[in-house]
Amino acid sequence: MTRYSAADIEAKWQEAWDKAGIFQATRTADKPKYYVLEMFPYPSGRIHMGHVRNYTMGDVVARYKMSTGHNVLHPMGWDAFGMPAENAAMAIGGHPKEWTYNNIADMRGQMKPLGLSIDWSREFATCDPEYYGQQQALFLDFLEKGLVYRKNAVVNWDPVDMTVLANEQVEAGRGWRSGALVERRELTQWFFKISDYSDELLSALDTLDNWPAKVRLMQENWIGKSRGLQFAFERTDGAEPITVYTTRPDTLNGASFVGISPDHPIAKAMEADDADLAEFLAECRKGGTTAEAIETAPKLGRDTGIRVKHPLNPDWELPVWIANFILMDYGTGAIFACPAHDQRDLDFCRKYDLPVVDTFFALDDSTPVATEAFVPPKEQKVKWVSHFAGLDEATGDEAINATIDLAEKDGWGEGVTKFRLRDWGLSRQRYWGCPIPVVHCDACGVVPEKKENLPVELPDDVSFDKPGNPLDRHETWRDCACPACGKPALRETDTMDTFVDSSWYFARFTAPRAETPTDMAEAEYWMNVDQYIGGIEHAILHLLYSRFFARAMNICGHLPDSAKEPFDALFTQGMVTHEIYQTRDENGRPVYHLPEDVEDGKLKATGEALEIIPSAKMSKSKKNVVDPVSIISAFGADTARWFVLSDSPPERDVEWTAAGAEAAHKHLSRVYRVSAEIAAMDDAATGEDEALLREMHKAIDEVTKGVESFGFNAAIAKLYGFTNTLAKSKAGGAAKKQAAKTLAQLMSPMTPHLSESVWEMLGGTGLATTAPWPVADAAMLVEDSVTLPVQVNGKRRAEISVPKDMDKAEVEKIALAHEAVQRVLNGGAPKKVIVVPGRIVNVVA
RNA sequence: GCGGGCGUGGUGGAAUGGUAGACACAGGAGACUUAAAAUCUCCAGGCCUUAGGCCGUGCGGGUUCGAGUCCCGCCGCCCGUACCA
Repeated sequence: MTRYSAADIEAKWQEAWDKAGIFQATRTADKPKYYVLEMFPYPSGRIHMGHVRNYTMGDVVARYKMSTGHNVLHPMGWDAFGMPAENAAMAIGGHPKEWTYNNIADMRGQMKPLGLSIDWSREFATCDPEYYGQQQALFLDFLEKGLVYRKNAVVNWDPVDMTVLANEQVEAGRGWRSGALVERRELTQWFFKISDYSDELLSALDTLDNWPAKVRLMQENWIGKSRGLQFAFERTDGAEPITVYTTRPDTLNGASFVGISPDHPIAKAMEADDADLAEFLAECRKGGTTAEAIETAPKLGRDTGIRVKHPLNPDWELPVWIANFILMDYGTGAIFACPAHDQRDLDFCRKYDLPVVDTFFALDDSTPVATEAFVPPKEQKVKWVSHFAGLDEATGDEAINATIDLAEKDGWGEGVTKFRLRDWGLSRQRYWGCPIPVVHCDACGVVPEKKENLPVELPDDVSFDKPGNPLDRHETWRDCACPACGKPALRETDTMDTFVDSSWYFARFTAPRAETPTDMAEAEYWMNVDQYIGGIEHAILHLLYSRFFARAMNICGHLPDSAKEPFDALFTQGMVTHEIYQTRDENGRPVYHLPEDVEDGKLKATGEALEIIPSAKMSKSKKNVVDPVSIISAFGADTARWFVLSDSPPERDVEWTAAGAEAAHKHLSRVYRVSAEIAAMDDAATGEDEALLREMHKAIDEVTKGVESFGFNAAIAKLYGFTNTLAKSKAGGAAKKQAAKTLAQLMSPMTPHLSESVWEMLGGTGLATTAPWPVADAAMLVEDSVTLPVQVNGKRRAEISVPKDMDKAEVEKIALAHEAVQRVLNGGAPKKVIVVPGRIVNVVA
């Protein structure tokens, strides 16, 4: 008998599948389609266990759907633009393009041995001119429909390197290379008008039944629809009033000051002839652009000297302060502060000694606010100190509505709905991205490039020896003729955010070689993605941008109406985590090391001791990645696939450990060995046949349910159990062969190569991969008797075995008669007996 | 700071409000073997002296006949926070 040799059988079966062409997605009328997609990878150069886990899950779904009679589309591509390629060019020389395509070739080579059921004929990379040229066409269509525009927005500015930094390149407020204190600076940039769709993107979340509730909730909060009051404060100096937006107008009687953002036009106007104030604003603009940096920065404020009148009491004057925690992007960039009921306002008022006035108290506690603001939920009833609408006890919601009504009636304000969602800034001051296809002409202004001139290709002759965008320095590329008037003009040198690339690749997969962005007939057949699988880290941005893009593409005629929500079902897998190994360089900055370079907490090469940082998401920058290639060469792809599915529920994070791989391999060897033994048996029946076949049908039932519900780990646990049953069963050859063939089929989505070999040795017809999925016989799942636990006061005291449909009174009698129950009752009569049929008996003593 | 999630043996984890720890890993004992590997069988949450009992799902409360599961308040960790992908 031959032993299980993954290396031999995996190559053999991959060749057989290839030859049969079974993974090519084809449109036929006789079968329903199924589109399964895993979020495509960034080509870092090495696949890691997170990829293996992600693609194996998708592969299980794809293979299962194939064997249940679907035309399956299961494509793969590369999210190939982005910063790491430029960083590599700067660090080690070479060209981003070469680096990226080499990485893609390497990763494809590492991925293919996994035996995934991918239609490789549809592969593309987002950095292929054929792809990004179509993306430029989309941009021009969006521009025509008014979905793209330009405005100013702040970026991280490194004043030493004189360059824009990504948030990731800002560490503790300093540029990662120069170490200079980062400032916020305004640039004119391109924006997608995603805010046009705020309300629709919000309300359509309700239709996404097969998305995780947590993702829908996160998107809902991100879009952040709020109803509030917008009104203006009259200035005592008669200048233009200051318009504010507030979601808590009911607390207007607790107003302490009016606050404006450091980026507010009033602040900017004053800056010009007030050096002192200019210095203060420069201080406010220090640090990065992230919400976190802004909101956790120490509170800074300055009195502008401007005074405004309270809208409800003209004699009540409020000071106008500039405060660094007020965002220009949200609302009107100006607020009124009510410190008693907002922690940020309170912290600010305590720091600058501004008044704190309570406007309401809890029903049972009238302690004035000291250091903690009183912020009850808006549904909670509170006791009002004084409310201008005459309220005494009312909820926040009631008070807000009353205030808006009052303001509208008296004409000093109006109720407005606002969204937290901002327009999507897509401009990047970088080389390795999709060029924005417009030209700047002195005479004509901003002019779109003509579609026949697409793609606007990136030039290859660039250098990365200086900071900043090489396109800015590339004169022969930058200088061009205006598409409108033909005079000399300048090409836009900003490229697109890489989120643009990933916002429509799923649509492109339906017709990857089309000479328009999509092919309607193909899109209509294959869209939507029936099952999308990816990391929870994409819960908001990528998925929201893709939902916007699907709508925008629909408006431009690139997707059908039915594809406005492009992902029917979403599954967010947990991340693969790993410890981080770090040393420090001479400046005390962290240097990271790959797990394969580490042994016993020391660097293999030098023996230097390492700091071990607890598990975090595997990331290229932290180097805490594990190489699946060594697992595959040692044990085979099936072992790797089996292991990543078996040890952890798919939605949860999994900590990679090498320990389990060997056990998985042992089990697969056992399946192979047991199957070979069974193949050699004669077919005589025994009295054990039925028991085995009953177990087989239970396995079919449970594994099918597991695969359909992403309960892969549970399905695998059942397969372990069924393998044990099969190995120990005294059933005859015919029954055991049937059971073993079924086992092979049930394992096939997870361990396709092993399953083909088992299928073959047991005389299965054709390929196991294309054989119809087994169906459980309901009659074989029914049990005659059932074991019930008996509890007394919620503690288990006994177990009884009764016929499945015995009536409650009879069950109760048997339970009470049990010796252990009698002992606990100690002669007393039970107060109550609860019988849950088929489940449990609970005696209340 | 804000939004979302998670927390169960030595380890990964299982459990429609109904027997907590399935299935594995690591560990222990045994069989086979000259020996080893491989394979097979059995044990295994903690505590108490056994029959048996008590405790036990991050911590503190609550709802329920019954809570890992639902509610309230904490603690810890993870993800996102709009220029990482």
